[in-house]
Amino acid sequence: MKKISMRDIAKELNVSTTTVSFVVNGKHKAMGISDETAQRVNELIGEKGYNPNTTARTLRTGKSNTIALIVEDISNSFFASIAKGIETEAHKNNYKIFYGSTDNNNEIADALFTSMKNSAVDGFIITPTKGMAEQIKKLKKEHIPFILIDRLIPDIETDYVILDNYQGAYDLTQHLIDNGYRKIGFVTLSDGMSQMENRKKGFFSALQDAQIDTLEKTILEVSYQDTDEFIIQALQKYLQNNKNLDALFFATNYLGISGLEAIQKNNLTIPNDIAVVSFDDHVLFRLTVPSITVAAQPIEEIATKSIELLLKNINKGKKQLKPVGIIVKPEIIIRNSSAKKVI
Amino acid sequence: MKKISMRDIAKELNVSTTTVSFVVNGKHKAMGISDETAQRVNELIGEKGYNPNTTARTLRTGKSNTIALIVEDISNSFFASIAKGIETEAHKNNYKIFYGSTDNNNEIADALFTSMKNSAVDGFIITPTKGMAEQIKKLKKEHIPFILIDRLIPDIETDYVILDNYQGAYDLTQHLIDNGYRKIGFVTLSDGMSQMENRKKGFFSALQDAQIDTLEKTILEVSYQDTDEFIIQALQKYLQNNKNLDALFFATNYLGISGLEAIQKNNLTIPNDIAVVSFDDHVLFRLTVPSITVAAQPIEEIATKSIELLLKNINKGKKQLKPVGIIVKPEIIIRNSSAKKVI
DNA sequence: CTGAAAGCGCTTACAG
DNA sequence: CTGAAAGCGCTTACAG
Repeated sequence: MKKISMRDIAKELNVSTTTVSFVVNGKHKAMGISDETAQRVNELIGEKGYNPNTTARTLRTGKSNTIALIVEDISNSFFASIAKGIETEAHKNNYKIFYGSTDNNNEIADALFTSMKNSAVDGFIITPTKGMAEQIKKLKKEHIPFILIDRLIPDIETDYVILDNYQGAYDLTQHLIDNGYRKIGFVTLSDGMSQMENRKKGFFSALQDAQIDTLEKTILEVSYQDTDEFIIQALQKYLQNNKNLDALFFATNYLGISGLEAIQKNNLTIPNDIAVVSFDDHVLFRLTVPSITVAAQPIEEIATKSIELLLKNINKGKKQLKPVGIIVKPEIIIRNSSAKKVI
Repeated sequence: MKKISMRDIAKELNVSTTTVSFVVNGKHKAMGISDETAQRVNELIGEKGYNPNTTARTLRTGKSNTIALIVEDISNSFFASIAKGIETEAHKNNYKIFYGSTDNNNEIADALFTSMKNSAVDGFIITPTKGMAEQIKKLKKEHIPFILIDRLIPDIETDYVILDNYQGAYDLTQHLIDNGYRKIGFVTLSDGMSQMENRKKGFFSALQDAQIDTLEKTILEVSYQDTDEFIIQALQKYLQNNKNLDALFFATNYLGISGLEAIQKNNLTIPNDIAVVSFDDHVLFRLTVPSITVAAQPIEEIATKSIELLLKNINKGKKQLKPVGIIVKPEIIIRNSSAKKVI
C-alpha cells in the first residue's frame, strides 16, 4: 500500500525523474520534452493515480502553498466569517490554511508563531494583539510575508487591510445625533488596540462636530479577559448609574450582545428607554426585536483584499516593496434600535 | 538571513548531526550522549535560536503533526465552535490544523481531500456529506486515520463522534407534548444525512409513544442549497397552509433562525400562536425574546473526544482496531418559546 | 559514547 | 530532446 512516487513512474517508462517532473509541473513545452513522451508520462500518471508529494516539494523549493491565519478567536462569528472568505480566496489560488486562535494571550500567540514558522508557511494573515509587537517585528526582520487585518500595531509599518473604523464610528454616532439622541454612552474594550481607539475617536469627533457637551460623554471600558457574566453585570451597574443616557454605542459586536442582555435584565425598552447601535453586524442584531443598527464590515472584501495583498507580498521575491495599507469602508445598516427619538 | 540548520550547529561544535538530532529530540539519554555534550548542544541551540525544520522532519518520518478539519462551513457558528474546541485540544497535543469547508459540494470536498492527502496530514476530522462516501471509502482503504463527526455515512463502518440525535429529538418533542402541544410541524433538510434522519426518527417516536395521530405530523423539507430567502418564503407559505399547527420543531439551528424570520414576517407570536423548539443552540436563541428552547450539543466534549479518538487512531500503528463510535448526549435547554400551552 | 552515510521525494543546474 | 546527480534538512540503522 505504498504511495507511488515520481521515481516509480520514471522507472516504468524508462525515462528520468527529470522528465517526469517537467511534465508534472507543466514545464515540458518549455524544456523541450517531446509531446509523445509527455503524453506517455501523463497517461501513466492518470492510470497509477500519482500525486506529487507536497512535503518533498516544499523541502526542495522552500514554498509550501500554505498560509497561517491567526485570529483572536475562530469561534467568534466575525472571525469565523473572515476565515470562510479567506479560505475561498486561498483555495482559488491553490493555498491551504492553518488557523490558530490567540485568545489575546501572548504565550499562545508565541507558540503559534513558532510552530507555523517551522512549518514553512509562505505567509501570515494576522489579527495582532498588543503583546504581539515583538513577534511582528521579528517577522519583518526575517522578511516573512505577512499582513495585519482588523487592527494595527502602532508605530510598526506593515501591510494591512482594515476597516475605516473612524468613519464607521463617526457615521454611526452622527446617525444617533440626527435621530435626536444627545446623551450617548460609549462601551468599549480597555486594551487600546488600534481599531478600538479609532472607533472612539470617530465617536468623539462626531459629538464635537455637533457641539454636544463633552460632559455628557460617558465611557465604559471592560477587558477582553472579563467573562460575559462580569461584563453584563458591569453594564447593568453602568446603566443604573447613568440613567440620563438616551443611547448606547457598543464598539464591538460581543459587547453589543452582552449589552442587549444587560438592557433586558434591567427591563429597559429599546429604543424608547435607550437607543442602541453597535459595531460589526451579527445575525442576532438582524433578527432580535427591535433589530439593531450597526456599522457592518465588508467581510468578503476584507478576505479578497487580504489574500491579494499577501500573495503579492509572497511573490514579490527579493525586492523590498513599501508596505501597503488598504482601508475598506463600513456600511451603516439602519434598523429599529435607533429610531427617531420621541420627545 | 539564512535559517540555521542542524548541520550548522553540528559543525560549530565539531559533533555529528546525529548527536544534535538526538539532543534536539530528547533522545540523548537513551542514546548515551554524554551530559556534557548534550549541554553544549543545547546551549548553542538556545544562543543561535535554532528550530528544527518541520518539513524535513515530515519528509523523513512521514509524520507531520498536522490534522485536517473538514467541515460543512467554518462560518456556521456550530462548526466555528467545534473548530475552536478542536484547535485547543490539538495544540495541547502539539498538532497543527488545516481547515476546509465543503459547502456540501462534492467537487470542493474532492479537491480538499486530494490537497490534504498530498500534504501528508496525519489524520482527518470530517463532517461528511452524502457524496463523500467514495472519498471516505478510499481513506479507509488507504488506512489513513480519520474520524467522522456530527453525522455518519450509512453502511460504512468508521470511527465517529456524534450526538445522540434520536434522543435529543425525542426529548425535545416530549417536552412540547408535556406542555400541551399536539400539532407539531417538523422542519428539516431534504438531503437525508444521518443526523437529520435520526432527529426525524426521534420526533416520530415521541409522537407515536404519546399516541398522537400521525395525520397531524406535518413535515417541511428544504434543501441545503436553497438560499435563506427561499427558505423563509417556503416557511411563510408553510405556516399559512398549516394554520392548525401549534408548534414547530426545527431540525437544525439555521433552519430555526430562518424560522424565526418567517414567523416574524407572518406576524405570529411565540409561543401563543406557535411554540418553537430547535436543534443546536445559538446566541440568538438565548437572547431573542422570547428565548428559544433547544437541544444543545456538548461542543467541548465533542472536540475533546474527537481529538482523543483521532490520535488513538494515528498512534495505533499497524494494528487494525475495530472502529469506535462515540455517542454524546444532548442537553435540553428549556426557555420561553415552548411555555405551557394556554388553552 | 559518537560519526559517516543513506534516504525520505522532490527540483533544477549542468551536461550532452 | 533527455539523463545523472546534487541537495533541501532532517532521522536512524549501522558500525566502531
